[in-house]
Amino acid sequence: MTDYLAELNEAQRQAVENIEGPMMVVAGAGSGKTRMLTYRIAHLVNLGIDSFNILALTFTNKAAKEMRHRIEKVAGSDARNVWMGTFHSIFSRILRIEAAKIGYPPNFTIYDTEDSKSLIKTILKELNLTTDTYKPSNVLGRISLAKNNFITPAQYNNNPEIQADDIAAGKPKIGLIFSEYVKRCFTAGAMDFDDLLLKTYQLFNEHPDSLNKYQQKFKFILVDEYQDTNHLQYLIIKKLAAANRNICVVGDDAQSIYAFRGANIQNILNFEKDYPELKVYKLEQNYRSTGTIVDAASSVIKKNKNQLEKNIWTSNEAGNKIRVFKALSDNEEGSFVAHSIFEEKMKEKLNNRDFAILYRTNSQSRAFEEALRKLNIDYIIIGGLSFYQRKEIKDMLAYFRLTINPKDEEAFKRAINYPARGIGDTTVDKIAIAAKEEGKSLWEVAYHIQDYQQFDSRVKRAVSDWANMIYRFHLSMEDRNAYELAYDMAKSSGLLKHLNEDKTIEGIGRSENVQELLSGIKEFSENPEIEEKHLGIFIQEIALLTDADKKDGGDDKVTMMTIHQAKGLEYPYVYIVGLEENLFPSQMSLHSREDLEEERRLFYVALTRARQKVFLTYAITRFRWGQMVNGEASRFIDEINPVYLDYPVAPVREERDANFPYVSPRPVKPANAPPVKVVLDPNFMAGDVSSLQNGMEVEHNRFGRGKVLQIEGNGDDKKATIFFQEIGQKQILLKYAKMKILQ
DNA sequence: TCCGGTTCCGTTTTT
DNA sequence: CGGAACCGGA
Repeated sequence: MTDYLAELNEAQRQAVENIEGPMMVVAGAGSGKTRMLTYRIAHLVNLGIDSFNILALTFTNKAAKEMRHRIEKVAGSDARNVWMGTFHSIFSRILRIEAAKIGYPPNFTIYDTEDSKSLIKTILKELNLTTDTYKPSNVLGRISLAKNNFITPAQYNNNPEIQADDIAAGKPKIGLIFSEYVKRCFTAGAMDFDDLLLKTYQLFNEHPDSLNKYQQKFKFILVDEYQDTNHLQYLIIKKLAAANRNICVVGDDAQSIYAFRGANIQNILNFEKDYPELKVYKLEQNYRSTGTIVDAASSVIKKNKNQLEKNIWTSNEAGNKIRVFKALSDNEEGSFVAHSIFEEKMKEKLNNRDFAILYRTNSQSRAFEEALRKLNIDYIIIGGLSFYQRKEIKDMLAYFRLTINPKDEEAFKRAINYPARGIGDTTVDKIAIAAKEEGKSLWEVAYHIQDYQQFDSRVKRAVSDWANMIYRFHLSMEDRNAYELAYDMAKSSGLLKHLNEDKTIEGIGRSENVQELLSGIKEFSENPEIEEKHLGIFIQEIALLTDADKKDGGDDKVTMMTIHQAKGLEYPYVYIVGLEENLFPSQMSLHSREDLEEERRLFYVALTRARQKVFLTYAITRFRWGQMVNGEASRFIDEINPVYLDYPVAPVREERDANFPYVSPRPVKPANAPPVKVVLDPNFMAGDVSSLQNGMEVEHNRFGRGKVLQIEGNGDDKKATIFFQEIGQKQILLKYAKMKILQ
């Protein structure tokens, strides 16, 4: 018996010791899930299982890194070979090895969201479509949805239901854009985030030898945060686990907060159907939070209908009640939080790093920054624009990417005329046309620009100078270490000089950022633990990094971040701010009861990050979109059982409920949600609501029951403002409405 | 081709 | 408000 088992409670120990066969661990917030996973892997290794045969999929790279660290403490260097990382990073690793089988170069580029949108914009231009009707983010969302449901462009275009949806939404060409997008990614040797999953699935589907290879390799599979996996991830795991069936998934359905990204809560709810011999363990004891916090959080989450049964409890002391603060403005909210942190720090002898401020949207950080600065409290903001997304960094990376994979179209467009060298949009367009005619990449045309008569000699000169420079980099790529090459590029391209010429404050900041990138590469090149020091390796590593991964816990700073980013973290003191109706829960995301439940789970996640004390704040006026807007307390405050609250003002809930539950005081803008696939229910009549009148009760197939408040417009534009009991007020375009009149 | 000024528009979460 | 897109002059 090894001593680490003694550190576990009964449920955890069983989950650790039971290594064979499929298994699901339902782990409540703060129940020692990470500890259980860590020890389980360590246990496998100590039992003599080769770490080479273990695959552990985590949600963030940071979680993987931390876990690896902790495992090595228990199991020593034997655990070194465990494949541990995010779905995206593990699959990109597999894909680079197997690239040839699916027709990709091993040095393929990974397009981030910005690259994808930019490619969509180019395609729109070429197809003479406007970005008004086809909003790139919307189109990308559609494409992503299709990919994640394993729908190919051909299937997309031939599916009458999808086509009808697109036509109804006034966007019949999405299928066309989709096919072009896929084609272009392929010629550019690029994969977007979804491709990393999709191509892995295709690889395993079409190449049984590859599947077999990885099935044999990964004899033991562990998946963390299983509640946030999507359909495609689910399918891949299922395939990989099919041979050995040693799969262990860990998750908490109450903390599923990524449905907007395609996460499918059914994966965890239905896991048992795939594996009848499944063993289920429940970790229900919370070690993290005070009794008050645990019970308050439970009182909120139990309002959700969709969940696995569990009973979270703690033996920790009850602790303080949850303090609610009503501020008159967003600035007052900021200063309250800052002063409160200051006071608690003094009173309880705490450090800055013991505090976290959590909000729904990144843009809310401003007021808190200012207030904390005034009191000289150090803080760090996680998220927002990540370091690698900044313009100057992406410009620099474009040169790196192009050198590694010259076919990369997005990198090409960024780098060719930055810094300005007399190659304008007209020239790039001409290159693109030539490339399209010959089915070549932009790079191939640019490199052979002398062969094309349509360019004048000045342009030819500029383009070929540039292309030769890139080619020179490309040739020396293998021989030089990453730093030498990167520095050479930064210098020869004129980028360093260009940035140094800008003496504005922002310009100096940009210059410093590029320096930081270069020193990051230097560090990479000098790191003795890394064997291959090519720039290509560096680029691969950072392509999937996010701000959360970069964060170092060393500094003594107050942490500010969105609740999504707080997943998996914990702090003694947590301030959940901006708790106003329409902000949290966000009015942008309330399209159905499921959406409200997800927002509620988000609130649950926020509450359960805290060990000691929770503060909830809201502001009744807030500066947003250039103007003051009124706000009122979020329904979530009212949903906490009041015995856990220290609430100076009586809840306003009853007043609000007099008419309907969940009234929003102001008219809600019609939601421009991405078109969701609507399942037709024969009981609901589509469009035939011509006799609709004010005051009528209706039932919508997605939004449930409601009452008509107002009807406006006529013909195809006829709209009704309806108050839905579940989600509040909403405008419905009657032409596409799928609802029936109840009275 | 480039740069600066102006207008317009959207407002969520992220690998 | 702040960023993107657009337009017009150099």
